[in-house]
Amino acid sequence: MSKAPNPTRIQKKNRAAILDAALEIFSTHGFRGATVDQIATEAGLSKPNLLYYFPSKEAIFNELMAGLLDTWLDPLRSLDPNGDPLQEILSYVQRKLQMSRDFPRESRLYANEIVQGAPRLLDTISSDLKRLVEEKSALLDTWMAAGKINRTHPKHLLFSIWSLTQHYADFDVQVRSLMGSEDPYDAAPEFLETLYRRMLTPRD
Amino acid sequence: MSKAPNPTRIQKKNRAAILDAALEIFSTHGFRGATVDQIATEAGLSKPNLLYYFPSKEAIFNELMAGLLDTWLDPLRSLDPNGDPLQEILSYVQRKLQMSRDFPRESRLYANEIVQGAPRLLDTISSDLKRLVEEKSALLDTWMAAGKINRTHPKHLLFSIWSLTQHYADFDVQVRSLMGSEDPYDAAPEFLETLYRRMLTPRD
DNA sequence: CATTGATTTGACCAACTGGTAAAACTCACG
DNA sequence: CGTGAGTTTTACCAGTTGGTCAAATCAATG
Repeated sequence: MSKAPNPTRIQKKNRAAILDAALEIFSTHGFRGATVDQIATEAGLSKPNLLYYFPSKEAIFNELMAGLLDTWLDPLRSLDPNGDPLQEILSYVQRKLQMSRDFPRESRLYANEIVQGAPRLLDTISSDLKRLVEEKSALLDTWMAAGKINRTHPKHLLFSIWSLTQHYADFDVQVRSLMGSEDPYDAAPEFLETLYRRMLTPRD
Repeated sequence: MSKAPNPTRIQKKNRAAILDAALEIFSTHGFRGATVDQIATEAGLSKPNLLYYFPSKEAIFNELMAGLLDTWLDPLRSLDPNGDPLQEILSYVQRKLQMSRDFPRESRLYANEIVQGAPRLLDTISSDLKRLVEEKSALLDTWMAAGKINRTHPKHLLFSIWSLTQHYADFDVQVRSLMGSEDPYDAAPEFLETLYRRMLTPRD
């Protein structure tokens, strides 16, 4: 987007290495806690060499964030108005859980940013994310009105899904420390399936 | 604990101001993101003056953490083996939610630390917290075995409570941004009550 | 294989950060 | 009101950090 339209082989490789290294470092130390030197070393480059590919620390962070949000919201986007309501939500929960398992660094990067007040992300949240949430809340509302799922506050329902699934990535060190040798992801899918099935199955 | 046994009036006031300022700054910027100068300014002191009361940045942080964990785990500790199981859990959830509302900075301070791998807290987690979690998981187990509440994985149940309640403090900026003018805490108590009642009420 | 553009490096800088030392000031108490 | 402990400030330092620049090296094209 900002770099040359014809990236060389080396450019492609190094920019990818830098972004991967930055994801690792930013997600475990936050923006201010991360140093350009750390990222460069992790990427196998010298600091000035890294700054040959990106104009600044903040530029790296922004590019990372832009790429992140897109894939991050994919599961929610694909909530299908034409599918079976309960099944759609249960699948969404499982996909979201799978993302926590597969991309924990992305989850922690996001968590770091939000916990600290989202100084570099608030605009995106209150425009793009808000639009998507409004759309999907409305969908949930129609499902509830039609009696397909139990009536609750749709936004709180979405928050709960995010919270429960991302917890396994964001609080990974605590979860694992408390579960000992047991892998958290062994029981998590069934736990969440049960929880949301009981929560949402219409009754009486 | 480490300071003089007979704190003067000024000492009491300034140490309290420093700890409050530190909570504010650490919880919004993380340990590395916070500067001693920021904390001092927030507390209405000069940097050297602050360092007259605490030997180092890390000492402030540690004192904050020590105080935090104690009150943080109080609600879980008071889960009563002799109470009504479902009511005990529902009360625990509401108490925990109340803490998110009343002490969001404490919650975010903790979140910051865990997300970043708990470098200064892992020992406490895997000793004190682990012991408490083992004890309360066992209690939940007996309640499940006795058919008082629905059978699930007790540790995942605890994680879910932490995750759902702390989410309102830790992701406050996102939650509020998406809820517009509606106060998240208006609907949250009922949402969580419904969720856990449905999840835990024994059936057939 | 030469040359030119792409890449990498070493030396460097200004701003910032955590922390120190000693002088200056303030306050409670006799 | 003087005096000494308690408190605050001024000046400072050494290490770190984000970022620059020119020189050196590398790679692909003709």
